[in-house]
Amino acid sequence: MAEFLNGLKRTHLCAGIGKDTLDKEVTLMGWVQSRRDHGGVIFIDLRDQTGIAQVVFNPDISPESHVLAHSLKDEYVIAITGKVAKRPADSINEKLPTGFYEVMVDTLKILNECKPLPFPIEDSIDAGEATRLKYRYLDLRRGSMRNRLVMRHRLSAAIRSFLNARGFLELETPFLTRSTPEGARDYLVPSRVNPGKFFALPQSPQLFKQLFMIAGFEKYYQIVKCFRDEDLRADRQPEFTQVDMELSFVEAEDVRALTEHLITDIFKEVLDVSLPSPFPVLQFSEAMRRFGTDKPDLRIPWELSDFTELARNVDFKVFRSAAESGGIVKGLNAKGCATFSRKEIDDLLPEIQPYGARGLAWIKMTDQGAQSPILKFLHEGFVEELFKRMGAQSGDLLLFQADQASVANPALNHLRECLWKRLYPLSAEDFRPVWVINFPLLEYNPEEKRHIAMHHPFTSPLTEDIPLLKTDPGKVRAQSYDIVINGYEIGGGSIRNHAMALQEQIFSLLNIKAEEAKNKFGFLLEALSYGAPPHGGIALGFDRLAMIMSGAASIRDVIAFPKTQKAVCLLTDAPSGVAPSQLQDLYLKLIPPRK
RNA sequence: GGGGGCGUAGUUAAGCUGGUUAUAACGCCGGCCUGUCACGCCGGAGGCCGCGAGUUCGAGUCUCGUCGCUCCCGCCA
Repeated sequence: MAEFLNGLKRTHLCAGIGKDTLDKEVTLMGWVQSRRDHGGVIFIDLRDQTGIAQVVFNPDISPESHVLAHSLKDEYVIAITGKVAKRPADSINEKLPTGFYEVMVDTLKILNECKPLPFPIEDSIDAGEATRLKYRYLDLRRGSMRNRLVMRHRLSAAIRSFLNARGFLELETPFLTRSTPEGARDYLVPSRVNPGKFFALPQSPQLFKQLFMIAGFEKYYQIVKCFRDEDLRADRQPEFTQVDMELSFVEAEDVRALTEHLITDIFKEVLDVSLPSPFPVLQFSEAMRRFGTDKPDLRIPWELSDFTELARNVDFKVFRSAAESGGIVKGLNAKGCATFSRKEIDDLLPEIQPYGARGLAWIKMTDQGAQSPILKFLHEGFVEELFKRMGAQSGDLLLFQADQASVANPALNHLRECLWKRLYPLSAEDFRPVWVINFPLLEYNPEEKRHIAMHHPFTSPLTEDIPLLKTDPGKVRAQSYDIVINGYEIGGGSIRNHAMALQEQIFSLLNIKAEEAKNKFGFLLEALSYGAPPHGGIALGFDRLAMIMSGAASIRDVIAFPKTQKAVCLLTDAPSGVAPSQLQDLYLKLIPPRK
């Protein structure tokens, strides 16, 4: 039977059992981690927030509690009072920090019982994720999960302390706000008071933090939830946490320097890891050229080589037609992969087909010379240049993609990552940050037949590129920066348009008509016209940061109550249907989903 | 929206080319045990093989559909 405390006070925590408590009477409270019943004496590992202590029920000391202890099972919640004793010399457990001591129990109080568990409360994971999520409160009892959440707390504490010390104010912004075009799909909240109208949950506090700048709060930050109704991934949840920052009177270098300092500090503080300094900086165009991605994993030294220009003059149709039709021809030297069999090489194509790759050309470098089905189509000069640029040596496997850049680049980067990992497992304790800066301001969207903002529509162009806005908008670079660690985009930001005229010009480039801009962003345009200071900022993906720093494979492992890939919560069964009266209150009517 | 993987006892898994009573470990239940800490020993219970169709004399196994979890593409910064 579950009992109440009735005045009983906990005097110590499990981790505190040691030399200082020897011979003292202590009261501990916690969970039964395990029970070892020897018929006579019974041992319990008692677990609380701090650790584990062994408590002993001996019939010679307290027959009543010994009898009661027979009913204890895993995860019962108990309070025990007893005297701390040194363990006999041959019974010391050096694996436990408290292993030299134990508590000889006088009285036992069973505070609550526990049904047989769906999975054991142990550090190593063996239950499936669905089971763990359904019983998340049990999953979180496991030390490995608990440590990640503790680490997450230390991380946010370190961030707050860093920013507070530099004069930043943590200011809140609304969750119920308005839906704006561009960007991700919004989560909508119907307004009962305003029939037919909806709030949107913020994809980020972007506009509000800019308004803070205009309001004269020159350094803002917030550790805040953001919401995006898009499909999930291992590193993407529909609600996630950002470290959102904005500063006035700064340029891109200032924001980067501050962010770099912040990240270096928290890695030192939380993990005692010293990051390389300064972080390397890549132009977006350089990142794409050398790595085929805007978020390169710099733990992998391999780089791509570009042969597009040369490929115009070769007989090999696959190469030439790609080069002539606006595509690219690029190669990857997978050093040491010449040992791959023909089948192993053939099996690489399915790896990159998801990116749209239609083939994979290869040259195997062996002691007997180069082997490849494509060599006969390539003239000697071209081949020599290939080898030279790729640094080809015996033992290497050269891989090529000839396709549109949007296919060839990601395909080669994927090969770069997956082949390297096969040879050398990547260390989760090796952190390689890199800045990727000056992204294109706009990208062309063929479906909508217009340019859309690559970052967001408030990003400022590079001053030197402003003239191109009129002549060649696709070439305009933005004052933007992404911070990437180990192939994960950890954060991104930009300098914003603080001049109304420039912002209006960009809206019009985005084909957002003056009227629409006024309707949807009028409040921002108006605010910009009331003395907006130059400003910019950045938002860091807090969950991803916690994931990388804790070595977790998924963002879900650092979120207490995450959603599954279908965006449902297995614990609460959300989302759920609602009562017709609730819909009526909101003037909503459901229509059946399309088949 | 699309592609891949997985789904068998409470849990984690095995179950070959379709074949008789579906295995194991841990957990659970009962008994024994006064120095264990992965306690040990003896005994026992526990299954809609995700669900639904189909093929077959016969389906955990093959086919199709469907649901769930997961990884990826699209989407998302």
